[in-house]
Amino acid sequence: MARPREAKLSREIIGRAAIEYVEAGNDLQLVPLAKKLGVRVSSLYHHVRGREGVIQAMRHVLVAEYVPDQPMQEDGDWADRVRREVETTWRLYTDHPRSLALMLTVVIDEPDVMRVYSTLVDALVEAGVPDDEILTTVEVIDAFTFGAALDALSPDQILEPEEADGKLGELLPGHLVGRARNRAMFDHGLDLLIEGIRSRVDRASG
Amino acid sequence: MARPREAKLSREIIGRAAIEYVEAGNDLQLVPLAKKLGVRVSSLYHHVRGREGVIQAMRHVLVAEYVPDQPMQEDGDWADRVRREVETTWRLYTDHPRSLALMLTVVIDEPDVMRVYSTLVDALVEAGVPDDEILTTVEVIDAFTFGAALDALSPDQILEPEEADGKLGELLPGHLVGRARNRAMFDHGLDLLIEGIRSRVDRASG
DNA sequence: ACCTGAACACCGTTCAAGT
DNA sequence: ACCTGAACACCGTTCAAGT
Repeated sequence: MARPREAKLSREIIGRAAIEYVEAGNDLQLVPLAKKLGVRVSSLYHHVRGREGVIQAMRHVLVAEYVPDQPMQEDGDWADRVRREVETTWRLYTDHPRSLALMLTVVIDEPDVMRVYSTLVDALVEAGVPDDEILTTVEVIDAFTFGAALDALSPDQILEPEEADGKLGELLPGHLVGRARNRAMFDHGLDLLIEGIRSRVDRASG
Repeated sequence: MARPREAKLSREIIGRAAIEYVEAGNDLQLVPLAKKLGVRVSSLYHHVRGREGVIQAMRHVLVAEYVPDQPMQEDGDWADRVRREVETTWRLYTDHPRSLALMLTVVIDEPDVMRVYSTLVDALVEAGVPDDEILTTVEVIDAFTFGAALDALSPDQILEPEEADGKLGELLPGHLVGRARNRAMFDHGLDLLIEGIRSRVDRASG
């Protein structure tokens, strides 16, 4: 039974299993992962380049699942389109925060961000952002989305209400917590960025 | 020579050595770290709780070095104060991007962000941000700074200019790269956020 | 209190052997 | 082509022993 008639593994199977395993709260370790797959560790190496390859497989699976190949529908104004596009990335991230943290440690080999960037560029052109600010603005949106998603990883009580004084101490007790806090923060940040872009364009054009 | 007259190690010494070691491009491994310190691995455990403790010591050292205990000078308008405060955090992050990525993996035990948050809260009060938006706005600024700093970790050519078409393909060749790109992105993002905050407050107050 | 050295369980990776 | 099993170098952690 050294070689089964049908392969028990594939890059996709390994990637998906790793995502499940990691999001369940486990560290990514190949021995237990292989066990979960009903296979020995060494088998993984026929499909994936070691531990790093597993992480890339995870990314591959998530992108295939979340990021559509075709451009999205183009209705609505530029701000709507930005929101819709970023929402996709946001979902990918926040549905798999622990996988996201892992992906941070490996070099990305697939330039799949291309379509996402392209959509954002087109939306910003429509918004009237000057050429020499467009890519930088796209990067800003990207960085914020990323940072906001990672924020979901940090434990809730970074700030102990008891130790805070002044206005901060006054505001902390009534503040949102958990996923709701994280989501509200993301929405508000996107609002501020869009508002900032709009205001900047308005001022420049008169 | 089992116990030297003066201790060869301390939490600070270990933390500082680990930062140097990691920022030099190495993975954080205790055996080589101990060697660098002229000591056996097991000695580290007298000062720090294992590998995770080393990472916390790294954070401790960096915060002590970068984040002042006392509030910063209060001159300038609220936007200036926000910029000044965030610049400190930004420096801490971007001067040590690889340490930053490591810190992401451990739970922070010290609530040292308190003072930073407090300063930002006060600045936003002055800006006229309504109470129920203040903390969320602070979190937005924090998340963006964090995401922007991590952006420095990703390799420069995520997007191959050759494969891009349309406006994106037109803009890519002339775009900044490396640290300059990262810094320009951070500055622009902060501009947009501040502009967004200002515009939002103006609209609400009439 | 602090450093050592040996011991432990476990990890990722390689590779010849089997179908 | 794909799974196995053994072997390898190495890792983090623990702990009794030494000063």
